[in-house]
Amino acid sequence: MNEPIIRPPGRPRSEASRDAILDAAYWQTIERGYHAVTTESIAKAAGAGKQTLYRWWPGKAAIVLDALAQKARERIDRPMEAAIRAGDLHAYLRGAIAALTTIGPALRCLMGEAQADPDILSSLRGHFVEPRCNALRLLLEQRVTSPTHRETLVEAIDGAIWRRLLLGDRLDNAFAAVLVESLK
Amino acid sequence: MNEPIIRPPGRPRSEASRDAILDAAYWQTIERGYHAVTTESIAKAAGAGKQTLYRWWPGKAAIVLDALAQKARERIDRPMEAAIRAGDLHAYLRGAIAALTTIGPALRCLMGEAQADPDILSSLRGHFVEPRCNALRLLLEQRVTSPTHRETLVEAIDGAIWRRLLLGDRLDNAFAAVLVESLK
Amino acid sequence: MNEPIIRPPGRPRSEASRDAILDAAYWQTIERGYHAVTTESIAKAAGAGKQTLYRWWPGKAAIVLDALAQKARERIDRPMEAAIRAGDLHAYLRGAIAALTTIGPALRCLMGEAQADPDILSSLRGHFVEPRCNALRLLLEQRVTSPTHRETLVEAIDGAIWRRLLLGDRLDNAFAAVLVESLK
Amino acid sequence: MNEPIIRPPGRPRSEASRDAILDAAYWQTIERGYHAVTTESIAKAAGAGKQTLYRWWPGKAAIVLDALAQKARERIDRPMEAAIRAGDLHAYLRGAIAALTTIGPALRCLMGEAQADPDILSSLRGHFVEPRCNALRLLLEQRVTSPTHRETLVEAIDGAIWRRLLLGDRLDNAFAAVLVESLK
DNA sequence: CGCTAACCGAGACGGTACGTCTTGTCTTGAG
DNA sequence: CTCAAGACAAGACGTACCGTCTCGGTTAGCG
Repeated sequence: MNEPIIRPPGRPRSEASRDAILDAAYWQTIERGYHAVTTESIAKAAGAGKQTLYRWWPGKAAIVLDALAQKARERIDRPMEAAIRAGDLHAYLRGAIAALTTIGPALRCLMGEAQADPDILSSLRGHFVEPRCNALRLLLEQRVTSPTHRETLVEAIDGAIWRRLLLGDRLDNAFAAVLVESLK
Repeated sequence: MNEPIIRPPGRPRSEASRDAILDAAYWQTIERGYHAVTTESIAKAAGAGKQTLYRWWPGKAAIVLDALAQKARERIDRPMEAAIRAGDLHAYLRGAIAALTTIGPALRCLMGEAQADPDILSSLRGHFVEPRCNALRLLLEQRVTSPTHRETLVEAIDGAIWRRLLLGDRLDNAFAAVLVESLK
Repeated sequence: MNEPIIRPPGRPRSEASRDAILDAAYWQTIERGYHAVTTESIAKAAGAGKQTLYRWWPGKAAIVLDALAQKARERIDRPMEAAIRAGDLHAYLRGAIAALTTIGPALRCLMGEAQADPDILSSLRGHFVEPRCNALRLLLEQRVTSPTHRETLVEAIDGAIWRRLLLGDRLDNAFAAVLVESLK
Repeated sequence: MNEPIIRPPGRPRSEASRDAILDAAYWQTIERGYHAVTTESIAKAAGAGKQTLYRWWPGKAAIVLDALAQKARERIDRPMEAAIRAGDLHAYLRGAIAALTTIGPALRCLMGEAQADPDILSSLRGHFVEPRCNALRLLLEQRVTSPTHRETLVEAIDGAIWRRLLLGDRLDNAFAAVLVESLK
């Protein structure tokens, strides 16, 4: 029952560095846009060496994706759990849509990177597609009885959101309302 | 009454070069992926000088987008007109979905470029979003009477297609069938 | 009257580590060349931590120089003492020249490092220049009576040897014979 | 009788860039020392792109060597021709020795680089060893009749100069005088 | 015996330079 | 004025090595 956590030899990884890198990556992406962010600028802002980035991530895309995913976990998924437990689809959609306004542009670019890198794609799915689909599936459970129909609805709602995001169309409460309305 | 077509002075633009560039851009994008294509590789393959590319297009993204759009017009929009005139939604969706398998990956990347360049975004909309939406709007005219509901449906169907494309999910006849089924 | 060797507190320096480091530095330098040797590769081969290198030497150049100097003492200076005592200039030159074939390339590199680091330069002088000059001075004592002329001869002979070494020219017995011949 | 100089197609190499690069490389090497010079700092100072350096030279060592060789041709070999034609060994040595004070430290480093790169070594020979040896050979022609003895003397004088250079010893007129004196 | 001090291996860290790659512009002669 | 060819400035990329720092663990003398 005791903890068998044995530390490997050598200097342990610096969590401070990890956090500083992800933080710098997040804010630079939000403020300057994905293309203007550089591995070097991240390293500089984080007070880290460039090699430290490449030791733990395969490249810029992975770092930014990780940074966005962490913030999404903290700020989006956590607060959204209440809406999911309450079964309030409208509230959930409002929240989910609002959350996308900041990270949307970066997600578009990561979609592009994902074409050439399957790891990026699967990470993108795991962090930014499946969580919302799972939530929608849960929230539609009572309203839609047929599983296949429900799945199609999930895809349609999730797809409509992604589409607006990628095309730069308005993502506001009105859009959330329209989506809910169309289900009646 | 004679033809008022006066030629500007100097050597006229070479249509052969234009076609060779678009052709090279198209095939390299399909075969190697957007990121592996470079302005230099396009110029080389087209037997063109790099300056000729930049004389007529603002950059790589615009060239590839133009190349994809041209092929799409030739191979997709043209054959699809029959389905639209016949009002056959199912046939239209089958065709539209099939057409995306080749150019899909490149469109993802262009989505990324579009974040930093509004011209790319509007070109992307004009060539690859609005045509399909217009077709869907027409095809849903009889089935769905409410204009707002119809618009939401268009967004949902178009969004579901984009979503599968961007996530690399299967885009096949079964998916077209599911979409049609869900409208009943 | 007892030994005043007072040990400092703490764990004493490991002679085994010191020897392993110098040995690894020597052989890697001989076999791969100075530039291909890394502080990390030395540490690895010696089964030592990198900090142990930097605790006792100021950097890579100093380690390699130390390693070469130690081997030179063991294999060159010691056996050469016989020739010096016997006053046999020809035998001494043959031995001195033969000894350079292995460590020559590394000495060239250390010459480069010495530009930026005076400590390296003075160490280089002390280990690889002055011993030979002292020996030559001794061996020329009877042949050349004028001290200034003798000094110039020492510089000329030592310089000719260094020159061939640095230029990668042949350093063989014929060269030793030519040098002796020119003194008659 | 007409000039058959046909230009290859494309933009010709910019002599301005070439000169600016060599100039920047020369002065930075003299003022900061070889190790402190960077391909990037050369490019920056020359107003050139880094790729332009690597298009025409294989690396930093080759650039610096070329820069030093060019200056040596301009400032050393040219003015020295008078002394050679006049057969004035003493004047030649004074000039040759004076010229080394500036570029000496850099040559030491290039000697080090030459270990790993035969091209650098042969370039070093061609620009900085053979010219002086040829001059010495010429100047000793009358004084020393035996060809083998003359060759040994050339090596000894050249070697003594190199030796002082590499060891950072004084290279002044007194040294030139001593060398001449020892030949009598 | 425990305590303190300096050592040891391992390996992550910040930093710097390298050489490659791509973009978009500029400069030739030819058409 | 356009075209092919290709050199140019700019600057991001990912790699390699350097010398430092941080762990857990070891080995001595001293109390």
